[in-house]
Amino acid sequence: MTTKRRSPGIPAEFARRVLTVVRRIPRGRVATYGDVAALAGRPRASRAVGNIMRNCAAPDVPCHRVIAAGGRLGGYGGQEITKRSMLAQEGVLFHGRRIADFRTVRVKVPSRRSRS
DNA sequence: TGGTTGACGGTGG
DNA sequence: TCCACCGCCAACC
Repeated sequence: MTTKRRSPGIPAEFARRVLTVVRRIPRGRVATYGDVAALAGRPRASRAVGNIMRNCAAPDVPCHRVIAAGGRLGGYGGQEITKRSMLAQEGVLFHGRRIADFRTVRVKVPSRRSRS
């Protein structure tokens, strides 16, 4: 099992939240590590999200829908071309190494500044 | 217990 | 537009 958490009962739950958030990303959409982190409750834990994604041992988690900021592919298990292809199959258009309509396919994240 | 790593984010040059 | 530096957070050794 990949359940080798060092801190039982602590932020280990954060990892679970991250996986849940990623799992909620609809097909044809993408989210940045920062977005996932924010949705998980830690808008500054983008790096931690990357580490969790690295573990990404759950087939239910479309880790390929998680990209870096600016619409860049970011990293992946090996070739970014793979990640790009998977997204392309979902309808995500690319413009070179970046997503063409990044702002369109990006999941909506409630900004704490956007308060009526 | 403490330090290093890493699929990042943002700013500056 | 691209590269480099610094900052933040969780997991691993």
